[in-house]
Amino acid sequence: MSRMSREDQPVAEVVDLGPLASSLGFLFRMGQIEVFDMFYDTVGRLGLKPGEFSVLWAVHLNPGVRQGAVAETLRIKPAHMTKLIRSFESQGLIARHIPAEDRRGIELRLTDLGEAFVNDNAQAFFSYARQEANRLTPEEAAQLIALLQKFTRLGGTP
Amino acid sequence: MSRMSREDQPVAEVVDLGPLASSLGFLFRMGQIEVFDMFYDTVGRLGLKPGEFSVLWAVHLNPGVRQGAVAETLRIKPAHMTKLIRSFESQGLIARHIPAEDRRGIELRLTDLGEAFVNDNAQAFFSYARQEANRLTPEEAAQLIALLQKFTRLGGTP
DNA sequence: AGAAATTAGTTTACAAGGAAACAGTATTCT
DNA sequence: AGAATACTGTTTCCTTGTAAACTAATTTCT
Repeated sequence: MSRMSREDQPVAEVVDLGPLASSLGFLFRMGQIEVFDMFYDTVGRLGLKPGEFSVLWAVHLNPGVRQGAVAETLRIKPAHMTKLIRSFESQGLIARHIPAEDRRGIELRLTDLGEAFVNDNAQAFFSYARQEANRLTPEEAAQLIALLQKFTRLGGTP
Repeated sequence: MSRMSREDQPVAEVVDLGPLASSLGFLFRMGQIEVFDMFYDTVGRLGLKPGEFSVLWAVHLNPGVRQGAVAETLRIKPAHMTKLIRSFESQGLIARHIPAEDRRGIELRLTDLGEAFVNDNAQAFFSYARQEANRLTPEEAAQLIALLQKFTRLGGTP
């Protein structure tokens, strides 16, 4: 019989990580993987990927936004953004519009279909967030979010 | 003149993110990107990638560990782990050894070259971690690390 | 002992994301 | 006006990481 952790994972061997286990970068990575797993167990089954949904969400909240602005805010690289937007366009979720004043930029809007999709899924998308923090007390979760916002400079109106 | 933030980035347009900016998954992603940028500005120039170094580090601290155990701990998928280890082997940094008792597993050890590499770079690798947290007070940084460890279950001897 | 199941790692085939070079549009500067 | 510069998005190629099917070794179950 191999050792089992109480919950799920077989723990074959304990691997000591030393100071790595206190390194911010490593912990962010682990946290993200953890959240991603939870996300998949709950919401992700049917075509709702975090990165993609966040783009739709940003366009939903900022109709007419230029695609570069979304990319910069979500820190998606332009090359990747082009692919995402083109894909959304071909799925009929986003409409691209080149304004006459400045034909370089591209204004983005959700189509009716896109709006419907976001409205249908926003609830589920954001509710997994509560689930995911159940290893922390509500106070700890709030504190963690506040610290992350400060670190990433995404604080509410600083 | 387009609007500039005081520091570096041109802020063409403010994109409202609503509750997304308070979502753990999103914040982890942003945090990781942020750390990665800092890492690159300081250490990453010469062939020191976070993921790869963390594997070498884990083997360094746990000589003879099986490759699957490292993969599980660092949450690297087996397929990817195979590639990483093979690459390290071909670079002469890691030696693989198949023990006679169980010829399925593979024990990993750093070669002398691998040990030298880790010893040469560990200092730099872990010191960027202090740098990266300079948006937070030392207390906040410690608190953030503690919360992340609790969330990811990597807490020190729980 | 021999079949079935489990474990560990590998291979293949692909998706996600990024860097660098590029193309079209607008602005600036003589 | 025309040349040089800056801005915005796209294309091409490459790296990183994953899923699923596979091979080999070991354990379990009759």
